[in-house]
Amino acid sequence: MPERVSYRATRAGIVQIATRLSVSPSTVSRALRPETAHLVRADRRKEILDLAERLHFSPNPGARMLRKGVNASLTVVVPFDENIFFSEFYGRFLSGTLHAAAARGWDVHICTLRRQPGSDLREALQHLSLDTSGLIYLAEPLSPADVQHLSGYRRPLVLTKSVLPPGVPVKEIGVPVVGVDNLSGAQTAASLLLQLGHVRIGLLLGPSGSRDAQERKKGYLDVLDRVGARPRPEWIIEGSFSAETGRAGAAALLATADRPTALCCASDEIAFGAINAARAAGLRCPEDVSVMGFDDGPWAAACWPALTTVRQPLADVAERAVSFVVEAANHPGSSITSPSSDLSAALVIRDSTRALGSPR
Amino acid sequence: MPERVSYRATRAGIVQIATRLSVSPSTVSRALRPETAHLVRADRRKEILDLAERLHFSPNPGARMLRKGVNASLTVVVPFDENIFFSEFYGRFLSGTLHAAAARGWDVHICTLRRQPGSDLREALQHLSLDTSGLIYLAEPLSPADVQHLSGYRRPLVLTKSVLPPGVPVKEIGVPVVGVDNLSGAQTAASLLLQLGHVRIGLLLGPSGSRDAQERKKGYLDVLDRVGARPRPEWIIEGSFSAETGRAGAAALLATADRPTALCCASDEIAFGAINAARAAGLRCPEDVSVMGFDDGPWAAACWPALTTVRQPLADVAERAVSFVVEAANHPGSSITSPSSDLSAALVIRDSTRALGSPR
DNA sequence: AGAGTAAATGACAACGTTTGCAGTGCAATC
DNA sequence: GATTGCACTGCAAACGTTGTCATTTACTCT
Repeated sequence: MPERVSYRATRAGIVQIATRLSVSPSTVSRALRPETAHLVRADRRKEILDLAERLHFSPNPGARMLRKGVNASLTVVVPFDENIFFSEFYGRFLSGTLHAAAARGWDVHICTLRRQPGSDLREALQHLSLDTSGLIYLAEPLSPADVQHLSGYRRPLVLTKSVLPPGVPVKEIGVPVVGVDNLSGAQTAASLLLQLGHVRIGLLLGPSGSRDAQERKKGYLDVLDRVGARPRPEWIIEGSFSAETGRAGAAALLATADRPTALCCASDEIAFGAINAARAAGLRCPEDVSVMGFDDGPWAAACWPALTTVRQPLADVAERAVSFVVEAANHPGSSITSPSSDLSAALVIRDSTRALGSPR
Repeated sequence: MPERVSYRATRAGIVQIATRLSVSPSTVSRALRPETAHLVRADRRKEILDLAERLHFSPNPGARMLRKGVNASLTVVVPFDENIFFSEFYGRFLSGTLHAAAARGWDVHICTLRRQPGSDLREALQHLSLDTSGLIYLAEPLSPADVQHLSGYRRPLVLTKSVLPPGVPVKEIGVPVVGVDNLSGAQTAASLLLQLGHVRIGLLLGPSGSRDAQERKKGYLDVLDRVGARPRPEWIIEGSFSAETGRAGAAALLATADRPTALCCASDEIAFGAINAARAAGLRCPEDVSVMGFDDGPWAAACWPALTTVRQPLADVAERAVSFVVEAANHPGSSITSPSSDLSAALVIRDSTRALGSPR
């Protein structure tokens, strides 16, 4: 049977406390905040704190915000998508943001942004709750004009590189951009495969509209071209950053007689799908085919075989984004050094890759 | 080279707009909000909206909050843990919360709660940002006294059943509790295995301190006991809700000659670990051993073999929690029917289970 | 043209907290 | 004993927006 609960309409405020103790609201205000607490006589302060505790007093945030002009909070804008945490990217980034913010005593808002199919992004932005001191944006891709518009809100704004369309130079955006050095990460990944003796390498890439995907593709091909190992066109497959892309792509590539001996995947999810497809085709990983991922999410070490992959330092990226927003908000008007260089992505070698032709 | 950016210290307010157009602030306020926009003459309204747009005006949230008394936002309290999104539970719940909140125009804050090893929960709660109209709590386990304290803040509060210690009756908490019917979900799961002919069943469970784990354990054993198929004690293994628990547990159980023919796991992650361990031991799933999960996260369908599992309707649970908070906040003082019954968890049959002794 | 009505606008008082300033007392100093 | 200094407290004015109420303006109808 449903029970019923109700909540007092009015909560205790600073004046209620003041009148009940017959002191002025000023005194209560001073006693309640650590910075000014020394101004109040000790016994009186104790009295006030006790009553506040008993009444579960918490200061009206609106009033405080109005008076002080700032609020220690930032908004993270994520895409409106049922399964955003399926991809580990958002979860890991968000987790990093939470930590970085908590360390500074900041509050984190999350806001979903849905771009209606035919409509303007501007319209979608209307619904953004802008009651925070800064924005970290990792939702829908943004054109330079969109960025222009967003930065017009005059709040500290940080973008993740992933939201910029491929080809737009980061420097010219005029807004801090945080991101990972996909290019050298991908180069390292491809280099390892070459070093292990693989030359017949298939590429399972992300969507062509994604900057991350493009940068990684370029990194892979840079290295492979240099040694004349560019994959034949039908071995270069693009799709979403999902296990399904890996499954379908690997299934197609591994069905032929002269199949690739290694698969270089643009995300861990794709790699997982590829490993499963290989297994379904009766091939073992890494004995029959090596698989390389990209991201190093929590599953990479927990799956089987443990995935060789490129570590995206997303927590560090988030830390950098939060740090900028907090700095900028704390020093309004003054100019802040914006983070501009990418964080490097290191190779993590585990069990899903093996030297070509090496014994079991 | 690092570039530098800066932000205007003061943002345009409603009075700036008013004076520049030589109208009163009241008119601007009315023109700016859809509900009252019809009160101002069309041409003037357009003038105002245009200028506001040009100035990137957005109303001071503090002032608005102070004036209106409410703010359409709620806080989700999650544990302070580097890898919270590794477990799919939080990601899926949060995603559901975001949707439910967005549908109502509400804003979502996220707050991490870290209980210092020896210290009181009260202390940790001090750092909670309470500037929202409601709380959805899914962090550290709460004793009834803790709940008492939390509800003293006189804000709408919803708990997930998982945070209550096993044995505490939901009814007596006096606070709305949302959750999943673990008991019947687990019963259905065990029934399926029996129905497939399995009687030698191993149980890979969650931590004994977790209510979810205890309820699921009870559900499994209820059914197995009824037909005299209670697993021998060494086949009942408890651990964290992680792949490692599944890996280690399955490795131990499957190493013996008279191994179980089916493994019933208390979470998808455990099941994934178990499948990998089976594979490492040279056993195939589902041919040699059936594996049952619990949760039906996004990976359940994407992994290989696709996992038979119990679907936790976390999005619905979140929807229910948000719905309660919003209702309670919108009708302060009045009593709201609190959700009390669990949402049912349905079996999803995929490829990781098979009838005992069935042909390949 | 004047009365009567409806539409549009302005003046003003909240909302709860913080803070500069102007007091009070009270002890210490010359 | 008058004066200075110090510790503490109260007064009152912000902060930016919204809603009530009163007032002005525009319009319709005899």
